[in-house]
Amino acid sequence: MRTHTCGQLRVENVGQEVTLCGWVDTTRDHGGAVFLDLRDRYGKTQVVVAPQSGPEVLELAKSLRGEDVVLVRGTVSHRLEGKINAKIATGEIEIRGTYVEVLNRSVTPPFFPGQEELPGEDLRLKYRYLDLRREQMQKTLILRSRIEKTMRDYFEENDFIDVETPILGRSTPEGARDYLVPSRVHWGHFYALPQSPQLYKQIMMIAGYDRYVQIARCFRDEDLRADRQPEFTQLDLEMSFVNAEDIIGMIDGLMVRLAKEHLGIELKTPLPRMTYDEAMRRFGSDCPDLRYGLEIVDISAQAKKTEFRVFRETVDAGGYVRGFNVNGRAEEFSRKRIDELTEIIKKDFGAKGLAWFRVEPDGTLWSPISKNLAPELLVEIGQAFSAKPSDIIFLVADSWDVTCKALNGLRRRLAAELKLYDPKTMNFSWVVEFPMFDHDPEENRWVAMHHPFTAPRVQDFEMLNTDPGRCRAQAYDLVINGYEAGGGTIRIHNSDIQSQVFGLLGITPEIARDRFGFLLDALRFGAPPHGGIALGIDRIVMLFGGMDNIRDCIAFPKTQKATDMMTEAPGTVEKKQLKELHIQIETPPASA
RNA sequence: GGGGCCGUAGCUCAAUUGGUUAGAGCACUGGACUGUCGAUCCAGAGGUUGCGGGUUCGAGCCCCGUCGGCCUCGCCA
Repeated sequence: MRTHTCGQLRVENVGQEVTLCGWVDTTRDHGGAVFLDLRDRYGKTQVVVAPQSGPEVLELAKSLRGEDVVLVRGTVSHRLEGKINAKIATGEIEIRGTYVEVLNRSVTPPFFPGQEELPGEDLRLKYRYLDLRREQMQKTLILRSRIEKTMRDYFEENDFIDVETPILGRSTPEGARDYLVPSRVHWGHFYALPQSPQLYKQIMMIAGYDRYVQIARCFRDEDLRADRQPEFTQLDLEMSFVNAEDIIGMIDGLMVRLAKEHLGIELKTPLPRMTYDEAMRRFGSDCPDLRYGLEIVDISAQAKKTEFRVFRETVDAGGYVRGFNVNGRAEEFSRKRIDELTEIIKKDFGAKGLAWFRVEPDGTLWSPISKNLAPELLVEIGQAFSAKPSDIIFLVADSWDVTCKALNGLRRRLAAELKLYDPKTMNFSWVVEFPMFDHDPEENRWVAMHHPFTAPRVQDFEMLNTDPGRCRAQAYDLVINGYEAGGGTIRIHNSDIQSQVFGLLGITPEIARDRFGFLLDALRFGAPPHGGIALGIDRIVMLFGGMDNIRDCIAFPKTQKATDMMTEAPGTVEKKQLKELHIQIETPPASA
């Protein structure tokens, strides 16, 4: 139908007869002449329809409205002297329209793709096809496509084999809540959608495909966040005969390539690494944002010496007093603001309170609680934080866990509010040596920090028996700007160690056999040492595109309640369908 | 499941903090105009203030409930 796209024509094309198709972006009707901006995903081109084209063409052009779809034939012409539009790539030319055909009218849309104010997100999601016409959305989806292309090229060049794994799998214990699919053929049985292709890729290693990669859709039936969707996409890979260094090196190479091609920046490798313990100590987070300071300082030792009960009793009870110094920003924290921050960390992280010290012009620390603290101690605290006049120090006295969570939350919030970093900078790093297990106090058992197939560090094998809590894993997370962009581990390839880990996790031999007997079997048939990683593609696109929300880089995302506002999924189904699946719906509790 | 913010014209927002007939810009409809590019000018139409209840002489504004969107804690190996 068309000879060119709407972003293609330049002065070199002047004189050519062309046909363009596209959406009417804007119209400017002068009575005599009508200007149309015709838009497609390649750009915009101005069309002029003048009386010379004949009254019928002119009338038709006058009737056009935004988002009508039209075909225009005409001659590419120079714009008149001084009428060049520098804002668009095709701004030096225009089409003198001789023929206009309406391919399809549009009803008046609830919003226009070109409008300056972004409509509410609910509207954007309901009319996603209009939202996707916006230039920003087009740019993002193109970026996503190109990032995935780079990934595929990179792994192809490195001898990886792209293998598809099933979507209909089986539910496994541990981990996130599964999305379930009822089986029609097997009464009372269910498939589970994959939380990741974890087990399949390990099987591929055992099968001898020593470099596997896949861009895999994954599903987790958990509550949503700005960076979490119920279905999301991972770059999933696995390698045999490797250690953690090999995997990290492979991903370092990928990041260099992605950063160069899509950000125009040169990354230095190896990317910086930090242990989990160091990350928690310095930043209170296993995925610290390293674009700014606000490093946590532990003053438990000093706090232990005071009579001030909040500090003293916390430390005596095995807790910590930790905090960070916001350099030179004391005047930006009113009492009201500090009270608000206190409420936030109380509510969100269960902290008992937020202590603070303002550094006075003479270098002394002032605080509502400073009268409870000996002057020498105040000096020591000031030294611990390298306090200088007009600094403000925030402290949390609580368990290790709460101090980490509260200070991490506070740190991120303040850094964003105080603009302590340039949002355009990108920071890549690794966090390594995660603990093997977390202790679940409610059920008094160990839970896998990563997943139950994670190998402990060789030097920690012994501690599996003696002190599982101190046992570190061969695990590594890729962190970009404070987001977990990916994570992986070296796997257990020895069925004895695997059984031992299952034992610690309270997975009985019966459950293990029932749920992944196939893996235990496979491990006995010559499993090579192997490991891998999965990167969150949605998050990487979000970060590379400078967004703060994963929905903006997914064509058809779900709302926070996991619904699709366009299709209105999930929906009810016919009774007949339920009957075939042997499913009965419980009557919902009273109200509706 | 908990906490917070939001919901007013098709869209983005306002409404002097409880007071007369709920306004503006854009969009839409009609008209004028041959060089605009956020066209301009004139005129017009457009509202169950998400929904339900309550307090009050009087509610867009206050209270309770509910629905929806977003942020967040829990949750997410």
